[in-house]
Amino acid sequence: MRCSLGRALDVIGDWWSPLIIRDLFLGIGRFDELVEDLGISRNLLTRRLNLLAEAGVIERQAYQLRPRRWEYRLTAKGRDLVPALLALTEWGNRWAAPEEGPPMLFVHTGCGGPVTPTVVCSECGRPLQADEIRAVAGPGGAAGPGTRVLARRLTLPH
Amino acid sequence: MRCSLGRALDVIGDWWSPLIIRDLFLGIGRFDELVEDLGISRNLLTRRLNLLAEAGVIERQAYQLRPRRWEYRLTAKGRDLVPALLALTEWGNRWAAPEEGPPMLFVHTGCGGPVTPTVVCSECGRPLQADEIRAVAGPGGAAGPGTRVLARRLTLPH
DNA sequence: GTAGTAAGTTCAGTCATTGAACTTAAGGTG
DNA sequence: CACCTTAAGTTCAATGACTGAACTTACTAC
Repeated sequence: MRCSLGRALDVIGDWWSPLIIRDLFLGIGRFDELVEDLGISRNLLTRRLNLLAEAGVIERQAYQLRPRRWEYRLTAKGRDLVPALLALTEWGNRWAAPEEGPPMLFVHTGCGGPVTPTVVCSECGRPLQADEIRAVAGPGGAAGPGTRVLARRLTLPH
Repeated sequence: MRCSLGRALDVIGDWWSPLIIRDLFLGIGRFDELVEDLGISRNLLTRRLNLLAEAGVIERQAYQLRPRRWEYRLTAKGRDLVPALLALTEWGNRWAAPEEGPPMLFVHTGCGGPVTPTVVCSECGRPLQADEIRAVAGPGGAAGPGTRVLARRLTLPH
């Protein structure tokens, strides 16, 4: 698929991958811990971990030899995914938090304060809102699955 | 599932929903257009649209009577999801863009400039990085699927 | 009255996911 | 030495989700 959202979803577009990445981010990195924390079935976790490793988002490291025991951790590419997942989490907090309040909060060690992850425009720094954003065709713009109708819309008018 | 990421994924945790929401955001709102643009099968699109509508993320509106024809559009809850999806798209641009460059760019009508969606700390305004964020238990913190191991980690140490 | 369009529904086949049991390679206990 | 335990998987049957193609309905235009 040509669009960058589609390419991101190729990596984390299933139900479990974002949760696996969140758990690795939080320091839960061993196979049985992930099974217990998420309730994912073992064979599926095996496949997901392999796919995420192939995609370069996570890597496997031995934390002990004899017997060899493994731990999974985020790569730079995977760590860079965390802010985007936090933005999604924040949406969940705003629109679908349980009555008691969010089960988890985040602290920014840079400033010491509680974080409300916010997606802003890198140019002007203001929070992004859907109605203030217009899409235009980029350099790699072409029609393909995921942009068949879109390609016509982006190039024709204006 | 108790965590807010899990709750967000309950709504958009499959492969198609984020793409559907992106298309609605870009003005592609009719059934056959969505089928053509995404290449999704018709029966699945029907189900996804119904689920997203049930979740309050999209709504159906007639754009013509006799014969009745429908159009789907984002609700406020759905529009609020767009910045988070843009953050994900931006990750796709950084780590998985095609050689020719990203197929689509965004312009911020507020400042007129090209947008690079960035996730920042709402307190200090600095871009979030995985290694500068610490998780702490929130008011609704309890052990359940998705936080079984986590609950022990968050409350016990420190 | 024949063709076309938009928005679906129906159905057979395939593929993904679940849940439970089993495997492998060690280490520790009596 | 025999037995139990742990971590990290693998294997397998059953169920559920998704795909692709054909069909349906309600209308308009020629």
